[in-house]
Amino acid sequence: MLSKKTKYGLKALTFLASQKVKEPVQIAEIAKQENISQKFLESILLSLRKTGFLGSKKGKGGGYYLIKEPKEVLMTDVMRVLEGPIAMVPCVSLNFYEKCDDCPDEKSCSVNKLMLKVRDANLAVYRNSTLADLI
Amino acid sequence: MLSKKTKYGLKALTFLASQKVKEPVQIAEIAKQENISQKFLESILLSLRKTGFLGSKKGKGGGYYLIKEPKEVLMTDVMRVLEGPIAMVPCVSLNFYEKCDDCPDEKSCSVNKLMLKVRDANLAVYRNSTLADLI
DNA sequence: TGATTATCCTATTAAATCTATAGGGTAATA
DNA sequence: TATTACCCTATAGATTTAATAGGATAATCA
Repeated sequence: MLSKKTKYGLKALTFLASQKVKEPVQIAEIAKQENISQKFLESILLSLRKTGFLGSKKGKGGGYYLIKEPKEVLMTDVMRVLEGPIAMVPCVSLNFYEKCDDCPDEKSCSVNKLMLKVRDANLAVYRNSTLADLI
Repeated sequence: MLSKKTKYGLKALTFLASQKVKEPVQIAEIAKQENISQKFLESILLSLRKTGFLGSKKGKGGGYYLIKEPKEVLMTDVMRVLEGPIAMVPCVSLNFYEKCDDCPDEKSCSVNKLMLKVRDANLAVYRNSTLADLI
Protein backbone atom coordinates (compact mmCIF):
# COMPACT_ATOMS: atom_id res chain seq x y z
CA MET A 1 0.00 0.00 0.00
CA LEU A 2 1.03 3.53 -0.76
CA SER A 3 1.41 5.48 2.47
CA LYS A 4 -0.67 8.59 3.07
CA LYS A 5 2.58 10.48 3.37
CA THR A 6 3.48 9.65 -0.22
CA LYS A 7 -0.03 10.25 -1.46
CA TYR A 8 -0.21 13.67 0.19
CA GLY A 9 3.32 14.52 -0.88
CA LEU A 10 2.56 13.74 -4.52
CA LYS A 11 -0.64 15.77 -4.39
CA ALA A 12 1.14 18.71 -2.86
CA LEU A 13 3.92 18.60 -5.45
CA THR A 14 1.39 18.42 -8.25
CA PHE A 15 -0.55 21.27 -6.75
CA LEU A 16 2.55 23.45 -6.63
CA ALA A 17 3.56 22.41 -10.13
CA SER A 18 0.22 23.46 -11.56
CA GLN A 19 0.31 26.97 -10.10
CA LYS A 20 0.21 29.57 -12.82
CA VAL A 21 2.00 32.23 -10.85
CA LYS A 22 5.26 31.07 -9.33
CA GLU A 23 4.68 32.53 -5.88
CA PRO A 24 4.91 30.69 -2.55
CA VAL A 25 1.76 28.83 -1.54
CA GLN A 26 0.80 28.49 2.09
CA ILE A 27 0.52 25.10 3.76
CA ALA A 28 -3.04 25.93 4.78
CA GLU A 29 -3.98 26.60 1.17
CA ILE A 30 -2.61 23.28 -0.09
CA ALA A 31 -4.13 21.37 2.82
CA LYS A 32 -7.54 22.84 2.17
CA GLN A 33 -7.52 22.33 -1.58
CA GLU A 34 -6.30 18.75 -1.36
CA ASN A 35 -8.20 17.66 1.76
CA ILE A 36 -5.11 16.95 3.82
CA SER A 37 -4.52 17.29 7.55
CA GLN A 38 -2.58 20.53 7.78
CA LYS A 39 -0.16 19.47 10.50
CA PHE A 40 0.63 16.21 8.76
CA LEU A 41 1.18 18.01 5.49
CA GLU A 42 3.49 20.42 7.28
CA SER A 43 5.91 17.63 8.15
CA ILE A 44 5.76 16.22 4.65
CA LEU A 45 6.55 19.55 3.02
CA LEU A 46 9.36 20.01 5.49
CA SER A 47 10.99 16.78 4.39
CA LEU A 48 10.53 17.72 0.73
CA ARG A 49 12.31 20.97 1.44
CA LYS A 50 15.17 19.27 3.25
CA THR A 51 15.67 16.91 0.33
CA GLY A 52 15.86 19.71 -2.19
CA PHE A 53 12.49 19.51 -3.92
CA LEU A 54 10.92 22.56 -2.36
CA GLY A 55 11.96 25.98 -1.19
CA SER A 56 10.17 27.97 1.48
CA LYS A 57 9.67 31.51 2.60
CA LYS A 58 8.64 32.63 6.07
CA GLY A 59 6.41 35.46 7.18
CA LYS A 60 3.59 37.19 5.37
CA GLY A 61 3.37 36.19 1.74
CA GLY A 62 5.42 33.14 2.57
CA GLY A 63 4.86 29.47 1.79
CA TYR A 64 6.34 26.68 -0.28
CA TYR A 65 7.38 26.63 -3.91
CA LEU A 66 8.99 24.24 -6.35
CA ILE A 67 12.73 24.62 -6.84
CA LYS A 68 13.04 22.82 -10.18
CA GLU A 69 10.90 22.75 -13.28
CA PRO A 70 8.26 20.00 -13.05
CA LYS A 71 9.75 18.14 -16.01
CA GLU A 72 13.09 18.03 -14.20
CA VAL A 73 11.61 16.29 -11.15
CA LEU A 74 11.98 12.53 -11.58
CA MET A 75 9.56 10.20 -9.85
CA THR A 76 12.39 7.86 -8.84
CA ASP A 77 13.75 10.61 -6.61
CA VAL A 78 10.38 11.68 -5.28
CA MET A 79 9.32 8.13 -4.44
CA ARG A 80 12.57 7.31 -2.68
CA VAL A 81 12.16 10.33 -0.42
CA LEU A 82 8.47 9.91 0.31
CA GLU A 83 7.92 6.15 0.21
CA GLY A 84 11.43 4.84 0.76
CA PRO A 85 13.14 2.11 -1.27
CA ILE A 86 11.52 1.25 -4.59
CA ALA A 87 12.50 -2.40 -4.20
CA MET A 88 10.14 -4.55 -2.17
CA VAL A 89 12.98 -6.42 -0.49
CA PRO A 90 16.35 -4.98 0.57
CA CYS A 91 18.28 -7.73 -1.23
CA VAL A 92 17.29 -6.32 -4.64
CA SER A 93 17.56 -2.66 -3.71
CA LEU A 94 19.95 -0.45 -5.65
CA ASN A 95 20.15 2.34 -3.10
CA PHE A 96 19.33 0.50 0.12
CA TYR A 97 20.87 -2.93 -0.40
CA GLU A 98 20.95 -5.32 2.53
CA LYS A 99 21.50 -9.04 2.74
CA CYS A 100 18.70 -11.22 4.11
CA ASP A 101 19.37 -12.91 7.45
CA ASP A 102 17.65 -16.14 6.54
CA CYS A 103 18.58 -16.59 2.89
CA PRO A 104 21.93 -18.40 2.43
CA ASP A 105 22.24 -17.72 -1.27
CA GLU A 106 20.65 -14.89 -3.22
CA LYS A 107 21.37 -16.43 -6.60
CA SER A 108 19.14 -19.39 -5.84
CA CYS A 109 16.46 -17.49 -3.93
CA SER A 110 13.04 -17.50 -5.56
CA VAL A 111 11.94 -14.32 -3.80
CA ASN A 112 15.04 -12.53 -4.98
CA LYS A 113 14.41 -13.69 -8.51
CA LEU A 114 10.83 -12.47 -8.64
CA MET A 115 11.41 -9.22 -6.81
CA LEU A 116 14.25 -8.33 -9.13
CA LYS A 117 11.81 -8.33 -12.02
CA VAL A 118 9.32 -6.30 -10.03
CA ARG A 119 11.95 -3.75 -9.11
CA ASP A 120 13.01 -3.33 -12.73
CA ALA A 121 9.43 -2.87 -13.84
CA ASN A 122 8.78 -0.23 -11.21
CA LEU A 123 12.04 1.57 -11.89
CA ALA A 124 11.15 1.75 -15.56
CA VAL A 125 7.89 3.50 -14.70
CA TYR A 126 9.39 5.95 -12.25
CA ARG A 127 12.36 6.77 -14.46
CA ASN A 128 10.02 7.61 -17.29
CA SER A 129 7.76 9.81 -15.19
CA THR A 130 8.34 13.38 -14.11
CA LEU A 131 6.20 15.72 -12.07
CA ALA A 132 5.14 17.34 -15.33
CA ASP A 133 3.58 14.07 -16.45
CA LEU A 134 1.26 13.98 -13.46
CA ILE A 135 -0.56 17.21 -14.20
CA MET B 1 7.88 -3.66 1.61
CA LEU B 2 7.11 -7.28 0.96
CA SER B 3 5.61 -8.84 4.07
CA LYS B 4 7.28 -11.82 5.73
CA LYS B 5 4.10 -13.72 5.10
CA THR B 6 4.51 -13.34 1.36
CA LYS B 7 8.22 -14.01 1.48
CA TYR B 8 7.75 -17.20 3.49
CA GLY B 9 4.80 -18.26 1.38
CA LEU B 10 6.77 -17.91 -1.83
CA LYS B 11 9.69 -19.82 -0.38
CA ALA B 12 7.44 -22.61 0.77
CA LEU B 13 5.73 -22.86 -2.59
CA THR B 14 9.07 -22.96 -4.36
CA PHE B 15 10.33 -25.57 -1.95
CA LEU B 16 7.34 -27.78 -2.66
CA ALA B 17 7.62 -27.18 -6.39
CA SER B 18 11.22 -28.33 -6.44
CA GLN B 19 10.56 -31.64 -4.69
CA LYS B 20 11.55 -34.54 -6.87
CA VAL B 21 9.14 -36.96 -5.35
CA LYS B 22 5.57 -35.72 -5.20
CA GLU B 23 4.88 -36.73 -1.62
CA PRO B 24 3.55 -34.52 1.17
CA VAL B 25 6.20 -32.49 2.98
CA GLN B 26 5.83 -31.72 6.66
CA ILE B 27 5.63 -28.15 7.91
CA ALA B 28 8.58 -28.78 10.20
CA GLU B 29 10.71 -29.85 7.24
CA ILE B 30 9.92 -26.73 5.21
CA ALA B 31 10.37 -24.46 8.22
CA LYS B 32 13.76 -25.94 8.96
CA GLN B 33 15.07 -25.86 5.41
CA GLU B 34 13.91 -22.32 4.77
CA ASN B 35 14.63 -20.81 8.19
CA ILE B 36 11.04 -19.94 8.95
CA SER B 37 9.19 -19.86 12.27
CA GLN B 38 7.23 -23.09 12.19
CA LYS B 39 4.03 -21.77 13.75
CA PHE B 40 3.97 -18.76 11.49
CA LEU B 41 4.54 -20.92 8.45
CA GLU B 42 1.72 -23.16 9.62
CA SER B 43 -0.82 -20.35 9.27
CA ILE B 44 0.56 -19.36 5.89
CA LEU B 45 0.32 -22.87 4.48
CA LEU B 46 -3.16 -23.11 5.87
CA SER B 47 -4.27 -20.06 3.92
CA LEU B 48 -2.61 -21.40 0.78
CA ARG B 49 -4.57 -24.58 1.20
CA LYS B 50 -7.86 -22.75 1.70
CA THR B 51 -7.26 -20.76 -1.46
CA GLY B 52 -6.61 -23.85 -3.54
CA PHE B 53 -2.86 -23.78 -4.03
CA LEU B 54 -1.98 -26.59 -1.68
CA GLY B 55 -3.43 -29.86 -0.53
CA SER B 56 -2.72 -31.47 2.80
CA LYS B 57 -2.70 -34.83 4.44
CA LYS B 58 -2.94 -35.49 8.15
CA GLY B 59 -1.27 -38.12 10.29
CA LYS B 60 1.94 -40.02 9.76
CA GLY B 61 3.43 -39.45 6.34
CA GLY B 62 1.26 -36.36 6.04
CA GLY B 63 2.14 -32.81 5.10
CA TYR B 64 1.53 -30.32 2.32
CA TYR B 65 1.79 -30.73 -1.42
CA LEU B 66 1.16 -28.66 -4.54
CA ILE B 67 -2.17 -29.18 -6.21
CA LYS B 68 -1.28 -27.81 -9.64
CA GLU B 69 1.78 -28.05 -11.79
CA PRO B 70 4.26 -25.22 -11.00
CA LYS B 71 3.91 -23.76 -14.49
CA GLU B 72 0.15 -23.51 -13.96
CA VAL B 73 0.53 -21.40 -10.82
CA LEU B 74 0.39 -17.72 -11.79
CA MET B 75 2.11 -15.15 -9.63
CA THR B 76 -0.84 -12.79 -9.94
CA ASP B 77 -2.94 -15.28 -8.02
CA VAL B 78 -0.25 -16.11 -5.48
CA MET B 79 0.52 -12.47 -4.74
CA ARG B 80 -3.12 -11.51 -4.31
CA VAL B 81 -3.58 -14.24 -1.72
CA LEU B 82 -0.35 -13.65 0.17
CA GLU B 83 0.27 -9.92 -0.16
CA GLY B 84 -3.18 -8.62 -1.01
CA PRO B 85 -4.05 -6.20 -3.84
CA ILE B 86 -1.35 -5.69 -6.45
CA ALA B 87 -2.33 -2.04 -6.85
CA MET B 88 -0.77 0.39 -4.40
CA VAL B 89 -3.99 2.38 -4.04
CA PRO B 90 -7.54 1.00 -4.04
CA CYS B 91 -8.67 3.49 -6.71
CA VAL B 92 -6.59 1.69 -9.37
CA SER B 93 -7.25 -1.84 -8.18
CA LEU B 94 -8.88 -4.30 -10.55
CA ASN B 95 -10.00 -6.78 -7.92
CA PHE B 96 -10.29 -4.55 -4.85
CA TYR B 97 -11.49 -1.25 -6.28
CA GLU B 98 -12.52 1.46 -3.85
CA LYS B 99 -13.02 5.18 -4.29
CA CYS B 100 -10.82 7.55 -2.30
CA ASP B 101 -12.56 9.62 0.38
CA ASP B 102 -10.56 12.74 -0.27
CA CYS B 103 -10.16 12.75 -4.03
CA PRO B 104 -13.10 14.43 -5.82
CA ASP B 105 -12.15 13.31 -9.31
CA GLU B 106 -10.04 10.30 -10.23
CA LYS B 107 -9.51 11.41 -13.81
CA SER B 108 -7.63 14.49 -12.68
CA CYS B 109 -5.81 12.88 -9.77
CA SER B 110 -2.05 12.76 -10.11
CA VAL B 111 -1.68 9.85 -7.70
CA ASN B 112 -4.22 7.86 -9.66
CA LYS B 113 -2.40 8.62 -12.88
CA LEU B 114 0.99 7.45 -11.62
CA MET B 115 -0.27 4.44 -9.71
CA LEU B 116 -2.15 3.22 -12.75
CA LYS B 117 1.15 2.92 -14.60
CA VAL B 118 2.75 1.18 -11.65
CA ARG B 119 -0.09 -1.28 -11.41
CA ASP B 120 0.15 -2.14 -15.08
CA ALA B 121 3.90 -2.66 -14.85
CA ASN B 122 3.54 -4.96 -11.85
CA LEU B 123 0.68 -6.88 -13.39
CA ALA B 124 2.78 -7.49 -16.49
CA VAL B 125 5.50 -9.06 -14.37
CA TYR B 126 3.20 -11.22 -12.29
CA ARG B 127 1.16 -12.36 -15.29
CA ASN B 128 4.31 -13.48 -17.01
CA SER B 129 5.67 -15.37 -14.04
CA THR B 130 4.67 -18.78 -12.80
CA LEU B 131 5.92 -20.82 -9.89
CA ALA B 132 8.01 -22.81 -12.37
CA ASP B 133 9.93 -19.65 -13.26
CA LEU B 134 11.09 -19.18 -9.68
CA ILE B 135 12.97 -22.43 -9.36
C1' DT C 1 -8.19 -50.44 19.57
C1' DG C 2 -4.88 -47.19 21.02
C1' DA C 3 -0.64 -44.67 20.59
C1' DT C 4 1.55 -41.65 17.60
C1' DT C 5 1.87 -38.29 14.16
C1' DA C 6 0.84 -34.08 11.92
C1' DT C 7 -2.47 -30.86 10.36
C1' DC C 8 -6.28 -27.66 11.95
C1' DC C 9 -7.95 -23.61 14.31
C1' DT C 10 -8.65 -19.71 17.55
C1' DA C 11 -6.98 -16.45 20.51
C1' DT C 12 -3.60 -13.52 22.16
C1' DT C 13 0.48 -10.81 22.52
C1' DA C 14 4.58 -8.17 21.24
C1' DA C 15 6.62 -5.18 18.14
C1' DA C 16 6.74 -2.03 14.58
C1' DT C 17 4.90 1.40 11.66
C1' DC C 18 1.78 4.85 10.24
C1' DT C 19 -1.04 8.83 10.92
C1' DA C 20 -2.18 12.61 13.26
C1' DT C 21 -1.99 16.15 16.90
C1' DA C 22 -0.03 19.37 20.31
C1' DG C 23 2.53 23.20 21.46
C1' DG C 24 5.60 26.30 21.18
C1' DG C 25 10.02 28.40 18.58
C1' DT C 26 11.95 31.14 14.80
C1' DA C 27 12.36 34.17 11.01
C1' DA C 28 10.48 37.43 7.70
C1' DT C 29 7.44 41.08 6.48
C1' DA C 30 4.99 45.42 6.74
C1' DT D 1 6.78 45.60 16.95
C1' DA D 2 2.80 43.01 15.72
C1' DT D 3 1.53 39.63 12.58
C1' DT D 4 2.16 35.93 9.66
C1' DA D 5 3.66 31.48 8.43
C1' DC D 6 7.15 28.19 8.43
C1' DC D 7 10.20 25.31 11.82
C1' DC D 8 10.85 21.54 15.00
C1' DT D 9 10.26 18.00 18.62
C1' DA D 10 7.59 15.07 21.16
C1' DT D 11 3.94 12.15 21.75
C1' DA D 12 -0.26 9.59 21.37
C1' DG D 13 -3.63 6.70 18.98
C1' DA D 14 -4.59 3.40 15.56
C1' DT D 15 -3.43 -0.15 12.61
C1' DT D 16 -0.76 -3.85 10.83
C1' DT D 17 2.58 -7.36 11.13
C1' DA D 18 4.87 -11.17 13.17
C1' DA D 19 5.04 -14.54 16.24
C1' DT D 20 3.42 -17.63 20.06
C1' DA D 21 0.37 -20.59 22.83
C1' DG D 22 -2.48 -24.32 23.43
C1' DG D 23 -5.28 -27.50 22.37
C1' DA D 24 -8.74 -30.02 18.78
C1' DT D 25 -9.11 -33.12 15.02
C1' DA D 26 -8.05 -36.60 11.79
C1' DA D 27 -5.09 -40.24 9.76
C1' DT D 28 -1.83 -43.93 10.18
C1' DC D 29 0.07 -48.12 11.86
C1' DA D 30 1.30 -51.62 15.16
